[in-house]
Amino acid sequence: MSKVATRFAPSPTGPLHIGGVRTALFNWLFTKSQGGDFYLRIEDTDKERSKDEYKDQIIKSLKWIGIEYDGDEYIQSKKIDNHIKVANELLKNGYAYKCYCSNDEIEEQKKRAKQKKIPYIYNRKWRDKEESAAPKNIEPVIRFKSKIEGSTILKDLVQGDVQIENNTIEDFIILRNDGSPTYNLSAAIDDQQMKVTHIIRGDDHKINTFKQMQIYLAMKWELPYFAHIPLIHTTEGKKLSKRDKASTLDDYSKIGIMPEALRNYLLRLGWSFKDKEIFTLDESIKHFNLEGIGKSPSKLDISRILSMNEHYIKNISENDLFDRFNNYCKNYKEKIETNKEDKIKKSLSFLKNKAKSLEDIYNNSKYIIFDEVSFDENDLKLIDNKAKTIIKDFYDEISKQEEINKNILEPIINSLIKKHETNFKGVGQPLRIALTGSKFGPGIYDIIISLGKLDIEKRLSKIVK
RNA sequence: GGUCCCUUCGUCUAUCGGUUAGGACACAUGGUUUUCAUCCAUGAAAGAGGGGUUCGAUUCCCCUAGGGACCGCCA
Repeated sequence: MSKVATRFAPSPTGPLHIGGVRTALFNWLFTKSQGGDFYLRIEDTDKERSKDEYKDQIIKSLKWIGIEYDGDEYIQSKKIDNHIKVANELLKNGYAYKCYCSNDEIEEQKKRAKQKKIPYIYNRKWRDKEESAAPKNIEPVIRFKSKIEGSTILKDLVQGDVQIENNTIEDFIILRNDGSPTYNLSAAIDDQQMKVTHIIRGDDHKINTFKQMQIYLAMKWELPYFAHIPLIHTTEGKKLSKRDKASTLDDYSKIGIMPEALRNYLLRLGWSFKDKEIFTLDESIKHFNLEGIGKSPSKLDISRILSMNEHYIKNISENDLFDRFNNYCKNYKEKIETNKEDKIKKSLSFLKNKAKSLEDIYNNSKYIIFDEVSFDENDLKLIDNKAKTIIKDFYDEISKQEEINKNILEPIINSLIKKHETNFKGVGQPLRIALTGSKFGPGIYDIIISLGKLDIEKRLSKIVK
């Protein structure tokens, strides 16, 4: 077979969710590992439901996670003339036929099948009928003349050999009565036109494959390889759908998940390479293969995503992390003032140690980002009179200092503990609340040093009055 | 209901006939730490059930159970 080519073919009828992204990722990784081409095909033949905003969202999502497609995106609706041409050719060669059943007639059959609890399958009424028997007032649909005898084996690269009786595949419609092509026709033709060698997609398409294979065969085209990957399930064990919460990339981006973390997580969801958990981009490309894909569906686990994210937060450079964080704040929170940038940058070394997400960093650095500290009622109660005198003493000591560093701070704190006959918490907690408005956060030394003398005096003076 | 697929710790998974069934996340406990964390150590935690095949099955086969996907003039 020629140069490897794969494609990701979403329909722009809703936002791309994380399951689709994984499918795209697997296609892309496989292609890159084979030195092939990866294409994006927008399947927008459903005029009613296809929206440009979804197309844009799909492209944006792929870009965000670092998947690049070769060439321009292939817009399926621009190719329907060709699809119709092929349909007519199939018709001419006896692989398809016109079906004059009315909608009502079909609906009636479906209803009856449901009542009798037998599977509905189109009864092939017009398969061998003479054209002359056609009613005048009905625009026909074109159906593919599906095989009735025998069985077909799909040699699936993930699922192994899947055998199905041919008569379970109905004479599916390839051209609607308005003359427009349907999915199975368009997809098969475009895959062939684009010279796609490996079709890697969700296993919800498995039955479609048997239909599309027949089109390939009827047109005497060389069959591509197929690989059907198991779907991602929600925690409840159901197929991930566009309606699910936390399913789009933006849902993850806005809680501060970084693209490489999600990419790494998605890679390991349903695919493995020995015991390896962390994959750089190059390693993913190097090691990815179809053999490593499992056959059972896997569930989404947010705590693993978070922990993967934590790993990347701790392992990328602080400059890089700052840029991400800066961007994150701009997009989803409060833009960081230029004069705060340096303080944040310097504080990243300790901020990142307690963060699983960029949002965590944001929450822990609010005391730097905002000049005004907002207090929680209950926290404020913890600053009693004794605490106030401690803060006052601390304030006085700080005022005497030229600059503040750990060497200066340590003896001050220690002497306060001694003087007030308390422990570290007795000093640290009120100070923390006074300076940040929160009981939690970075170490108190880190807070004090990162704030600097001026800010400390400003904040403490409000408490001490 | 029909067709097809799946089934190892709670979760993601390793194992390609012989392992004390391994790792990661989460969880629990202890240590470090000045809160919360980080970090370190330790622990609990799995082959759905039943039959075969085999000297030996998590691994191969069958049945049962459970779960999932598909069953559109959607893609």
